[in-house]
Amino acid sequence: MVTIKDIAKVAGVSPSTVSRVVSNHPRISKETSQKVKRIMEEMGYHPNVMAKSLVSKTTQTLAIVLPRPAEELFQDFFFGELLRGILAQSTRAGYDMLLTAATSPHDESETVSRLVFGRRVDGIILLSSRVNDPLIDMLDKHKFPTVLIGRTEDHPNILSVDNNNEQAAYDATMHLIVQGHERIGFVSGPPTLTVAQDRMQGYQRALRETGLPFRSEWVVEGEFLQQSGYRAMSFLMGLPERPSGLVVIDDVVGFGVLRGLTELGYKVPDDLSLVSFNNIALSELAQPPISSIDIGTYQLGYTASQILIRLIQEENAHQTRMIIPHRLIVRESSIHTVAKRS
Amino acid sequence: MVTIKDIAKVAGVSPSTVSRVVSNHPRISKETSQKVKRIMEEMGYHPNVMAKSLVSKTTQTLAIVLPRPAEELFQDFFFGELLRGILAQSTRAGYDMLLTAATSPHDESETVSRLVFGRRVDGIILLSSRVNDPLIDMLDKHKFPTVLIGRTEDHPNILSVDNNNEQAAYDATMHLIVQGHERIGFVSGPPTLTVAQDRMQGYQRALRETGLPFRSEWVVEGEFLQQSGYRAMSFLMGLPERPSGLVVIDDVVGFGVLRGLTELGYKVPDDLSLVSFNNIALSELAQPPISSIDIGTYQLGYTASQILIRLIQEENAHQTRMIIPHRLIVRESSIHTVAKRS
DNA sequence: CTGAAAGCGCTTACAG
DNA sequence: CTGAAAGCGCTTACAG
Repeated sequence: MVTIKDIAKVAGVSPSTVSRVVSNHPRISKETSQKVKRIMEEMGYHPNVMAKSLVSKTTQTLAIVLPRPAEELFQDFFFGELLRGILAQSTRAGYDMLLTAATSPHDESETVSRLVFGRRVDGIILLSSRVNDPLIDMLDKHKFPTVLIGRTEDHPNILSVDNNNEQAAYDATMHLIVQGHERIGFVSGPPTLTVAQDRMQGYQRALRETGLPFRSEWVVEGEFLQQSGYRAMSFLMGLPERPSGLVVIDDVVGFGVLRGLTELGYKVPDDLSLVSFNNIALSELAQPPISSIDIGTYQLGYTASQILIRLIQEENAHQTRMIIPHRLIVRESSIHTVAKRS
Repeated sequence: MVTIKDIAKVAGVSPSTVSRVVSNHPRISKETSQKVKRIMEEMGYHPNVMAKSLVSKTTQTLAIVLPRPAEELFQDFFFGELLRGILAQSTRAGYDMLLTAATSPHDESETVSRLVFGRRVDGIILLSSRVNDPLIDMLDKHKFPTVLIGRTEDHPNILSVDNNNEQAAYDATMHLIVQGHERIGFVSGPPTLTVAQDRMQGYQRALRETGLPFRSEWVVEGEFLQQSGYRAMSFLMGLPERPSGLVVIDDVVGFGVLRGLTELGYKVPDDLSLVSFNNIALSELAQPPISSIDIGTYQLGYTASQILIRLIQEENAHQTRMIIPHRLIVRESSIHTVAKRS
């Protein structure tokens, strides 16, 4: 391992000077700087990251904390896209990313404590947004730089990046209404998640504003899993009065819905129209392709990383809540093709 | 920040003693240990990770290096599953994971150099396996603990975890042959990837052993993208003599194949049977569900992390190459259901 | 069983 | 523009 001292010795200068050259200190002569840089190159010098961060009290590292049952998240296919956004921005800003998946709740706070109090990372990106999350409580209390992808009511000071999920669900529902549907159902996710609550609100508002009926039996709650969508269908399609349009919380669930309908012998969109959320890459490959609300997954990650780094570097948040725009991608699942219509 | 000195002062012992208590040094009296531990608890002491690793010259951290065009990999839906395996094992062993995505080739070696020579991590997990990879050359030359998920001929000393892709492709092909197919095609990926080469070998061996014809026009190379599969179909189905069975390099490509066939008006498996690789979660949700070779993605990641950590801790590799078993999951895309047959 | 001292590799006022 | 010195928070022979 070649250190700053080794370079100093060879270059005939002091370690302080080498350090200044490395950090591009302004008051270093051109010659000295060039000579030292040449020697660093020749000797293959690389600064010891640990030593540097010990004195600078900064690690140039952020941690991504995955929700506890990581399985669920990894099933969410937009996770890769989210990660891609986070990585793109943090790499650009010169930050490394630490990935953490806790197994148990106790484990989770244990792990995060270690990272936070052990000064292992400069900031934390939370991907979960459970209500009354003790983790957020802790981070907030210690004023540790944190950004939440999602929404929290309880902690107005915590940075967050989210979609306007209420509006997104409103848009999805309105799209079905514009297509002429009057009986619209909602296949939701875990009701404790804010995202599910928000989308439920938007769905209901669209019905209310257009004077269409809201029927509690047309709302099915479940998980972010295809099985949920699958099961929802055997229930919904068994009702005496069935919806003709469906808003679905997630594309993967949408896949399950599609499979359920196919097995029951129904055709999409002829018997039932479908709009879901997240616009994962495979949505357009479904049979038929699924209409989906694109939530700007990449931008969600990119922005989260960006505002967290800004907070770390400037110590004051310009804006604690960022909203990423969404847009509806219309595909065959919610619109009759001209050919089929005629 | 409460340090070891603060604890020492309050406990009335030396910093050395506190340090020994933290690391459970055997020759420390029960009383001292208990008192110090109590005070640490009270004062909320957390060891500074950076200081520790500066002196111990170990970081308890591994880096995952994503292949250059991260987009491609993230499209591969089994990436999440792989990561899950890696994280499960490394968390268990007390290692943190650093995630790195380089943008350019120059960037990549720059980033990895920084991590390796800056003593930022103790080991590296490579997810790419390009031929003649300068990164592997570099890591091998410096004997830096590295594990490759995939295969390399050039570096027999580098740890690697892989499937027997030749055999897997052989099995997939034989499955189609057993179903009675005599004209079998292969939709492959980028021919420079070892995985594509290996699977091609297995495909050919199955044909050879059963005396079936190999036709170069029945082999289409492409990317790990659904578009590749889609395009392959317009070509293959336009041939005067078409295959009746198809081995497809990846499930996502398989989705594209399915879409292409549907648009062209063909039915799977009646007009064409299909087997692909990786068994991503959505394979069973395709219409029809896709038969796929499960490559044990989770185990691939888990094992990679495991043997790397063993190498780091024991300094000698028991076995440089590990093979994860695969198995064929038969679904509707390659087998006529009884109902349909009758 | 415990402490004083040196050191890991770097940075940064302070002095010149 | 440059150097000597102190220090970041920890560990670990060495001595007792």
